[in-house]
Amino acid sequence: MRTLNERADVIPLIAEVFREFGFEGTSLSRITEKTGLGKGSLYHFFPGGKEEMARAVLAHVDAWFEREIYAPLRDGAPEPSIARMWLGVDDYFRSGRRVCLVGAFALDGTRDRFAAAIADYFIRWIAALRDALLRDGWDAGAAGDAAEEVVLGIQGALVLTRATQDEAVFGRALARFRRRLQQPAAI
Amino acid sequence: MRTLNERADVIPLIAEVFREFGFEGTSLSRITEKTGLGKGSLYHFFPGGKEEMARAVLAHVDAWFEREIYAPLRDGAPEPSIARMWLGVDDYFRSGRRVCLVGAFALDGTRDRFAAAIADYFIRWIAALRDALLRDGWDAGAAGDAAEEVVLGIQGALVLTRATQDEAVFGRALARFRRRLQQPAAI
DNA sequence: GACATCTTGTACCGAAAGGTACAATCTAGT
DNA sequence: ACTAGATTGTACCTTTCGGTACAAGATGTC
Repeated sequence: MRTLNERADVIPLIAEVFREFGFEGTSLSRITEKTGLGKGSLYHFFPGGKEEMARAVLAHVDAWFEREIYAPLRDGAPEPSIARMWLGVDDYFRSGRRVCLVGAFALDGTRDRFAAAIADYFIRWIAALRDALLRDGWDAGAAGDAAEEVVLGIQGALVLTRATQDEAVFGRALARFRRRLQQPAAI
Repeated sequence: MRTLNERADVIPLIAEVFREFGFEGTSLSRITEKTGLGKGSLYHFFPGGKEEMARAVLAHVDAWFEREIYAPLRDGAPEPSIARMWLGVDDYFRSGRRVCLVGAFALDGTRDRFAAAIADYFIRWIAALRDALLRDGWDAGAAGDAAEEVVLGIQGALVLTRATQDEAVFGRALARFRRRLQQPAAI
């Protein structure tokens, strides 16, 4: 069937628009421009309109992180899956050139509308990383602290990179966090 | 003269609106609602409209940080002025309940319009903190790294606090950073 | 009280917003 | 080839957007 594929294909494009302009700044005209789909098709795929598109995009992002980052952290060997996280994050955010949609939504007035999805994304990330650290021999307090610090730091690095237009900021931040997760004693 | 005072009085109110809804999400009707000023007055004080209001708000935020945080870091004794920074930041951001306007602007499509002001705010913060650390005996590399990490971490803490609606996140993050700036060797 | 200067409310503008209606078209299965 | 369903383009709706025009009202100065 072609229907499902087309809807799925269009979500990443819509995601880019939301990422670039935020929820309020994203207009249907910008979406039709980016996707090449008219309002007819758009409302056919997303009867709930803009809000349903945003929800689909959030779910899509969440699914990517669950598959590529969280699940490996929870189920795989700790050190390789943490190494994989660094690669995945750097790649996904294009070394800081790309912004985190969930983080951007968290900051503006949009938050309340998608509160559950937004909170979930971060809480699960922290929990998964903490889990990997625990299995790597960290004690509970330090693991929780470090996991929270790293996830929060990635968001901060994205803000600062975008603010200064200096990709090096993102690279330096990731390198610092990577080093820190290799020396539990220092925390 | 009453004119200047009134304009100055209204900027913090407008700032709150921008902080809550972002640039795109802030409409003139929301501003008139918050300030009690009609469009006539608003355009009298800010002939450039919404963009001039945003610019005035950014300048106002910048001036606050310059006066309360950056200048003390540059000119005062390092340790007391860093201690003052922690208090000022926690107070200003209301323990994470309040979002950083500059960070929020950096993330959405608004960034390009105010690029210079946004970059400046962060670059000067990092430079001032680095300066204080240098005068506190840190070596150049570690001071630059730590300053960048702290400023970036505060932004991340705001994102995460707002995302999870859990103020404790902000408090924990500030405590971690404070501790880290007291033990240069660990970096 | 007269006068010039601020200050404000009201009415209005064109453009764009999100959304709806629906007929025309395409596609798959038989 | 026929038909039911999925898909799409077009036209249109209401509301709100940022912004303008301008006359009326407030205000301080002399």
